[in-house]
Amino acid sequence: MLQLQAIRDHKDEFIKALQKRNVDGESLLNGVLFLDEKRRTTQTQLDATLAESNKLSKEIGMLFKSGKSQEANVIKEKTGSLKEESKQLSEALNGINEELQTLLFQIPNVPHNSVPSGNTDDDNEEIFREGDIPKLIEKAQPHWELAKKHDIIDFELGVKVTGAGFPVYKGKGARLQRALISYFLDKNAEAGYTEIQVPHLVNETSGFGTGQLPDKEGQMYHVGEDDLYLIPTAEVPVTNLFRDEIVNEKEFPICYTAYTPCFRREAGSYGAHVRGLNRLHQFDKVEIVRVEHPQNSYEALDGMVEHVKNILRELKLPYRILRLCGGDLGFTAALTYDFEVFSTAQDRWLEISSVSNFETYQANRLKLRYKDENGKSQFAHTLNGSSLALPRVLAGILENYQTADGIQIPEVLVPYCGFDTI
RNA sequence: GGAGAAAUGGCAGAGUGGUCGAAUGCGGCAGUCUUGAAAACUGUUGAGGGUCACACCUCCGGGGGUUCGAAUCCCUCUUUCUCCGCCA
Repeated sequence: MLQLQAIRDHKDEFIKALQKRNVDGESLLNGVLFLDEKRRTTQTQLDATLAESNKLSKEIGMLFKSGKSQEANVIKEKTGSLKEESKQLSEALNGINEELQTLLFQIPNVPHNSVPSGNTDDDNEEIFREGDIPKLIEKAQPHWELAKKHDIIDFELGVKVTGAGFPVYKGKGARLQRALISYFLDKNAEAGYTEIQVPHLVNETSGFGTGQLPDKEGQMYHVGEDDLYLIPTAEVPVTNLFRDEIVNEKEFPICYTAYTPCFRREAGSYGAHVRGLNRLHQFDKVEIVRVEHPQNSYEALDGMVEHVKNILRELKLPYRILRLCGGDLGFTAALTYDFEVFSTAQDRWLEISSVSNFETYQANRLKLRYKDENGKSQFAHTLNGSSLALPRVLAGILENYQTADGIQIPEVLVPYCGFDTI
């Protein structure tokens, strides 16, 4: 959520930046400013009424104490109209606040200066590419064929137990999953991220805190009976740890890493692009989350990008980094870098990580603050990234590492797996 | 799941209808003393709105009610604790 003060101060810049998302910032922000103005005048009127009525109440109290109950009763009669007035004003104020809130929830984050304008993922800007695309054997297969051949992932079995998009990993496949999780967590811990385990269901307030609600309501599984949501990413529970907190400036940088399964309804997805591991309803991911001082957040973002690069280098997977264009940028992000691994057998790039700076957008919703040097509360910056999402990494490994003698395991994973070939 | 008790500032903990945003202690911050630190002493220290700055307003788990006036009384929800039941 954008800050009112920031909108007041930077309206024109914001409108221009929002154009990169093809969002009509002008009418939205003008609407906000109009309501904000209305809110303040109403609030002022209400405050004055309450002040008057507080004053009278105190007088009544004193009069009763000194035994002048008759005079007290005279004043008492005056309070009736004040009460009525304040009731009306506070109802009006509540209405305005609700309207303002609803409007603010509709406005996405303001893109960072470096974000290119554009509508679709075709307009994303490739900023980096590394790793050799392997020359595959004659009869190279996509990962879903390989998974079947080696009996390491059973998609049909998942369909029987749950439905499409819930695969069952078997034998070496399951072990490789576990190896990847451990390896990623170890790498993140090594880089200074504290490992934590968090709930896989969150309440509605948490959904609002990180911005999944109300924007992506339909993308999350909802447990109606208990009004809880299955997490679409560890970002939600981990970032919400800091909801309603005022952290000490000295604690920065705050760095956490967590492994969780992620649940996404993926309503509307279909076709060849969702085959195999490409798009699932349940998948595993190791996430990194940072809470930063606003001055350092972009440096931190760069650090996270370097960190993910290192992991992909160690895995020896060919990858590229994209800077997302305005149209492809998530609702809450100011700047996002996507990592994609080249899946040779499918001849396409697969997104395996998304690293973003949310600036104060989430912090404002979360009321996540720190004290600046003047002792004033300021919103912190939040960031997160996948480090990494498992299924497509697995797809990349299976496809790129296939040989005539089976699938090789990347060297760094062998100690975690206990085998070097599938 | 059943019965009872409770929820107050970073923490502990007073406060049962009026001047209480709230005693006191701990912690934090600043200072005195000290070569430095500790101890001791002094001061300061919740959040949000509003204002150029004050004034002023709101907040004592959430929501609603009674009252001129609510941390305090009533209703309701949530959470925690104790006992019982069940259980990985």
